Amino acid sequence: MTKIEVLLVEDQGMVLGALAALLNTEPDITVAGTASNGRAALDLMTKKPPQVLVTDIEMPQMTGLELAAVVKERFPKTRVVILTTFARPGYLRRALDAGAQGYLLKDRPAAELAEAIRRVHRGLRVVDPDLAAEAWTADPDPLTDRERQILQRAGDGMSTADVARELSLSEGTVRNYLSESIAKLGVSNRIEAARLARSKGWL
Amino acid sequence: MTKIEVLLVEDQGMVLGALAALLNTEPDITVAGTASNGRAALDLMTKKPPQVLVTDIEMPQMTGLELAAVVKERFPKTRVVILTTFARPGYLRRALDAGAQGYLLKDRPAAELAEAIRRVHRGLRVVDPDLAAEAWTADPDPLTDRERQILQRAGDGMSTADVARELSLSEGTVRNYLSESIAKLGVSNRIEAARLARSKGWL
DNA sequence: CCAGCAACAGGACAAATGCTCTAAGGTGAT
DNA sequence: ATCACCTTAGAGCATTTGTCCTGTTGCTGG
Repeated sequence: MTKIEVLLVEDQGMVLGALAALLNTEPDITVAGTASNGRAALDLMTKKPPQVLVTDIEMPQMTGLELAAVVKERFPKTRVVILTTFARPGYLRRALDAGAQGYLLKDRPAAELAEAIRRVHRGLRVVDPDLAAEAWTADPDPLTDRERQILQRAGDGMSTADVARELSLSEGTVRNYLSESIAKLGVSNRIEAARLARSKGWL
Repeated sequence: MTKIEVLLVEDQGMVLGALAALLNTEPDITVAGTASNGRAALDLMTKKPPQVLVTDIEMPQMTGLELAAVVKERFPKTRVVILTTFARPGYLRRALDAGAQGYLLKDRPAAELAEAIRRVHRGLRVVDPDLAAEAWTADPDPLTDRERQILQRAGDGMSTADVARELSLSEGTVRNYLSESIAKLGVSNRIEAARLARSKGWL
């Protein structure tokens, strides 16, 4: 009997080790490797691509979404499961676009992880049902690239002038974009706009 | 040989299950119970208090810091280890004030958890060394209660008028507090002030 | 080819925000 | 009882932010 080989990617050492221990208690799954960021994961994969890659999203160096995109390109046989804290429709959409077969929340019971890996290994898709339903009805990202860039910086506390300087725009233009973003999101200032956009996974 | 009995508290099901699996691989430790929030943990403890309680901080219903305080009061024999993502001096200080014997970051290698539990069980303290050093030199929270309240709301996007209404203050007063907070934190607007304060664990 | 849209810019105006100052009452410590 | 500090308030002023316009350019789908 051959076990399913899994590569785990997660930046929090404690969680990484714990997930590995969890998966190793499954008779049909083996943790073939672990990495704490996207780059390290890719290095490991060039030596021996695993059958399933389980990755977090928010990590230093390279996010799980970027990693998924590269894996789809260079290791098309490896299935990707995204394992994250964030129930954001925007993330889910980006994950599926990046070629992930699974999207699973850390909120769910531990047993679902092994089950998801088995299903994905069999060629099925696994998406958190609540989140899928939400994503179905969810409004798509109304922001343009420029609006996102500017909102991001404004949400980090940069002033209009700072943003204008960094992006080589006039202050008036920056204010226009912010005003437009605020209107599109139906809120009343840049702070709320940035918070809302982040919570939806648009930034 | 009697094993160390541990109660695990963590709101993310996947992480909770994984940590349990991890600890159960240790010959001298047994997971006597798990809970996904502070209330549930207290219910379990009234039946049979464990020797060591390992808890996350940010959880719904009751935070790990509040839980630690109650445990110190009602179950003084149980040692408490805080296990969290956040390397914030403010949290560490509050944890120690609340009677926790250990403060450990999820960033650290998985092996440190079991080791920390053993040390704490033997009556020693365990604090992440980097964080301890930082906490030692770290500037204390310069904000007053009022300033914190107001900065919190402003950081959530509420306007000066909204805050004034909610706290039954005049707008001028609210602006005074914000101005004072901004000056104390050495930043240039309310957004940066709220971000900085949050990152230090002051909000 | 043209309509539609994103990107960019600037002006004018209103509203919100931030700064500085003054001033009062309360509390806790020395 | 004096000092230090928090809370509250208001006024005046400069700056920043947000809104509403008009307008140009360039790209893309039909």
